[in-house]
Amino acid sequence: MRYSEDHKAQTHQRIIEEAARLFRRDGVGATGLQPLMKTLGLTHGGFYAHFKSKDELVETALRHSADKLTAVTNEMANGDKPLTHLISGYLSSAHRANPGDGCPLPTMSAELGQRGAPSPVTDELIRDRLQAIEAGLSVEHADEQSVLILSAMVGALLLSRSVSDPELSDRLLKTTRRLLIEQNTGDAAQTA
Amino acid sequence: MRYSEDHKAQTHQRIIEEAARLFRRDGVGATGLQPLMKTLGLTHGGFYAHFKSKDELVETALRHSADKLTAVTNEMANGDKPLTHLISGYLSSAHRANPGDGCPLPTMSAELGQRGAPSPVTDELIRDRLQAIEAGLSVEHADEQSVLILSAMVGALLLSRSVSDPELSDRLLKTTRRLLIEQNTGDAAQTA
DNA sequence: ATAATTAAATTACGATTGTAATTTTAAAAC
DNA sequence: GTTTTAAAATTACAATCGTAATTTAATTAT
Repeated sequence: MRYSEDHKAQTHQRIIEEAARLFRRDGVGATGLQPLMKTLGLTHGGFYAHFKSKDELVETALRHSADKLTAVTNEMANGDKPLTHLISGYLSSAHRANPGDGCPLPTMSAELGQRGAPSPVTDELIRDRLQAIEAGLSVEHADEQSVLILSAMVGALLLSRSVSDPELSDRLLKTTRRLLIEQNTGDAAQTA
Repeated sequence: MRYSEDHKAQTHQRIIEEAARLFRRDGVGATGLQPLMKTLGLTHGGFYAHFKSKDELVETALRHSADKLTAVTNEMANGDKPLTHLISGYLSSAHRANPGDGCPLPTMSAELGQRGAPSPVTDELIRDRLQAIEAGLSVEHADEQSVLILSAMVGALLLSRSVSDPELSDRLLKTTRRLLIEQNTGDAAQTA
């Protein structure tokens, strides 16, 4: 059945957005193409009219996630205390509770490293986030300190999502947030 | 066929060790029970004589990995500069290149957080490693700083394994290692 | 030597996976 | 109003998954 002009483009985009969400929430391997298409009200057969393989969708969805994240960060960059807000938002309960809307690094990068050869898209994503952090730093070796900050953010969020004890989870999230802010900005970390 | 007294116990242990390696190297979901048993020269049918489900094996294998890691760390604790060696070993090229023999946190914790309810075994593992780091710290709020250090170690190793550019991978690994050592010990980081 | 025991092999199950023809069908073009 | 077109549905494929009976066979106990 033929649909209106840009209907295919719209469906294409809907697949990408739903995939980006499910890949981050459940992982790439645990996300089947059939349930994915069913979520969109489509059957899985039509998938290959849009992408030539699941791997291609993974790359596309990852780039989509990266672009959205970068857009949010860029918007923050013009406000006050950009680095404090960057760290605070990343290590927030909201981000912890919604992996499907958040940074793909804690949820997907282990799998991306394990699925055959890693894609350069991961590199781009990491470089972009390093640069965003570096831009908010005013110390001498900002390019080095940004690596430490990103590593700590990704690690803390990952660990805080993997434990069963909510108190331990909070401790991982909030302690890392407070120390990163205190040690890298002149700001005081809010208790929220 | 009946084998010598402790043959079942030996096979049981071999399953655990091979699973612990494969789960860390390839991920839990990507590790099938059939290939796992075949690696040991067994057929997959006999698996359920040893474990009642794959999930039970995951827990057992994770605990096995944790115990071996803790043993290595405890041994280091009596030497000199224990924290420096702990960080240095964790963020080493050898650890990066051999996920199957290393810490399960960077490779498995995302999946563990995604597979239904997280197991308390992850909590134990994280608490143990926090304590090992804290024991090597001599600052005032060692219990808080240890959280930052562990997060950074896990994050840096995870990211360094997921990128395609070896230079970026080295930068993530070595910069985090050097800064963590410089900022948390009185030692100078070796260039190796 | 025979019988009892049991670890592991064999075999089978239904579900799900990624992939791919093939068919349907409704919008666009004439 | 008929024909062309192509997006999505349908259907099918072989492979693999976790799980589970059932059978085989070697060791121990009698």
